[in-house]
Amino acid sequence: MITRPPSIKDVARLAGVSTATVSRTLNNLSSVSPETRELVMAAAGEVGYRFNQVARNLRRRQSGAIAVLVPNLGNPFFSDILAGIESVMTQSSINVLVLDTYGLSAQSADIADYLSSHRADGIICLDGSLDPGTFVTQHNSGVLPLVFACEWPAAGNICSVRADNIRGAQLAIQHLVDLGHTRIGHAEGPAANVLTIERCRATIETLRENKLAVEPDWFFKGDFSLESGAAAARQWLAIDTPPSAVFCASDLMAIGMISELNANGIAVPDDISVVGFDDIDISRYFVPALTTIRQPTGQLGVVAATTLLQQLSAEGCADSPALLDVELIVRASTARLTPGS
Amino acid sequence: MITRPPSIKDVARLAGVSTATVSRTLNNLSSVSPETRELVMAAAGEVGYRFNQVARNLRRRQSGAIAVLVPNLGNPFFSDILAGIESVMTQSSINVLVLDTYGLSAQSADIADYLSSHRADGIICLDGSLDPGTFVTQHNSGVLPLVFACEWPAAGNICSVRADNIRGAQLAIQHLVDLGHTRIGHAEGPAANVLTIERCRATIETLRENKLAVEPDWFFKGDFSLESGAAAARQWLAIDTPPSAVFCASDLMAIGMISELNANGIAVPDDISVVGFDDIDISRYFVPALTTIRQPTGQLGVVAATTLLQQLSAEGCADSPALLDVELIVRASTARLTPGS
DNA sequence: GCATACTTTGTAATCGATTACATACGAGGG
DNA sequence: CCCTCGTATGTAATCGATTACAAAGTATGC
Repeated sequence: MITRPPSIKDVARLAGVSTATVSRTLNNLSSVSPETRELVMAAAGEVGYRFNQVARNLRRRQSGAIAVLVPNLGNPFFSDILAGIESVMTQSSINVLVLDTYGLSAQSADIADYLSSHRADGIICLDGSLDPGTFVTQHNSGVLPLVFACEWPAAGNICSVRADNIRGAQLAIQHLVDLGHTRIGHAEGPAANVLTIERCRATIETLRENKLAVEPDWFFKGDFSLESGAAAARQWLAIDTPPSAVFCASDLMAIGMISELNANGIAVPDDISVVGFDDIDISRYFVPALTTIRQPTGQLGVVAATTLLQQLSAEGCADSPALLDVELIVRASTARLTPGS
Repeated sequence: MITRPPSIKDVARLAGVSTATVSRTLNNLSSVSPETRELVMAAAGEVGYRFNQVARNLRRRQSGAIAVLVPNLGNPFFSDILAGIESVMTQSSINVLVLDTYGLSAQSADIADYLSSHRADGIICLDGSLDPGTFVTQHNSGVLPLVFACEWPAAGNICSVRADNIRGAQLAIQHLVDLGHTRIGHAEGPAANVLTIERCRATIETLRENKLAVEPDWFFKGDFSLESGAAAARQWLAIDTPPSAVFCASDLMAIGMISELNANGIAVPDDISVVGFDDIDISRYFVPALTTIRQPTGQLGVVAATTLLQQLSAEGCADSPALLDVELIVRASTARLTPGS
């Protein structure tokens, strides 16, 4: 026998009060007498009352959810951030919707369509390649509260939470310099990406500050992926005077690169030093354990979520992006330059 | 100036028809004349009408979302499955809610609370340790449509989608046997986990079929994590006559184990062969590249999502669990047993 | 004793869609 | 010409909560 689930009305009837009183009781508004409160709570328990979020959301003109746009869910780096976001939002009883922008990036109209139908009250975007204009709803050119995390769009003054990429690159390069390396290369992320741009720029600047050569041949194009790291290794192998150290824009690239170098008889760190970026879980277990720049991944998610919550409660957004600290983690993939190599 | 977003009423007024007609047009019901349809569409375009999912959901007594319970979002294995689920659900315009059960497992009342307030129309659970009873709503003891993916609860006849774990373990062990190994161990997953139980049982059976010893000391307790793999390595090092090959219940464990062995001067596969399970992205780039059992991760998500969609459209659920094929991927972490070792 | 203020509760409108039912109109059959 | 039926559309109830406003009752001050 299927009956409909009990509503606030059923509770009201049983308790002998109005639905308004029930609602007030359930929402802990002060103007309910203790006796009535007790009555209502008892009645609610008796009928097995369960809250209906959908109805509340309609009345409040909200959706009770935020959407997280992830470039690639399969990437552990992103899912770590997602975990951070989720932990905060669940505490606030806000639903977290995930959207993988992997296939969609091209036609961001899909995303706009999806979000414009009042599905989410706010957005956290981990995909810096998305145009913030995508999120402008057609009505009043109003925008949904929006926070970029990790990546951010190059143009405009958008609320964002990021790791200190500049400093990360500086730490990486300076570490290699301190080890005596003078021929230092860089395996870059995807071309249009802001992270790529920042890390690349900081790499070049730090090299210059140390009066070291910035050799175009030593800069390898990539896209943060394992495979692009392997590709960088193949390019490295083809160079006459290759760099003795390479700073990779992601741990995955570093792993891909080391793996491919190994397959070709080049040993890390004996023949070449490699630094990664991110400090994903696996890095400390890789062989050799990766020297890398640690990003506070989960923290990025937590801060992004907190920032979005502030925006949702109409407190607006700070002008300057939140910048989280990074840290150099020295392990076994880098070594002092030996005369032999 | 903030005005409310245009509703179906505004469209109706502009088009000079009733809201019922607008609704029928927008939902592509047949009983609308072509002229009216055109009128309505034009009006909708003009006012910049955007659908309100919340209102529709209230009327239809649904939430338009499904929830995915993930034991640990940070684990790339799970987020791959999540990606598969997401791709299917987005096509059906259904929201995907993620819930990390990491901290919650203990008090599953939290989860029940969260879901009982009409937030989701169905559930995909990747956490086999959750009691399906958790999802019983108090009303009519009705349950939300529920599909377990990857893991599943040991008891009861629950709809689930799984990889063929038995066969996976058989393939792994047989591979080691074929390489001449006779002392074979197993690094297990978490104790209560069904995957642990299945893989462990199939391991033992396959060893017996090959008339090989099943030595308790060669079975290492773990929990699928990198660290537990490293712990297994330390145990291995302490054994007088250690196994010459170990089948690890996950790639992460295999990586953790190889890493720790390496740190202690034991070479893989020269001194010991190691097989993993899952074939996560990194496995082929690890040094040495992992021999492993490939699970169709994304496919697991896709099938689980499709199954849930069937349940949602009231087609019920097949009795027997969907079983997806696994595959042995031979790489460099296993080798023929040499007389020396 | 009466006016004022405050507390507690009820009535009913509202959020924005869907849909059962009613109505109007035109076509076709006898 | 009238009756029946089908098509296109409108009217209004409904989903389940929230909340503005009103009303009733109680306490306080003079």
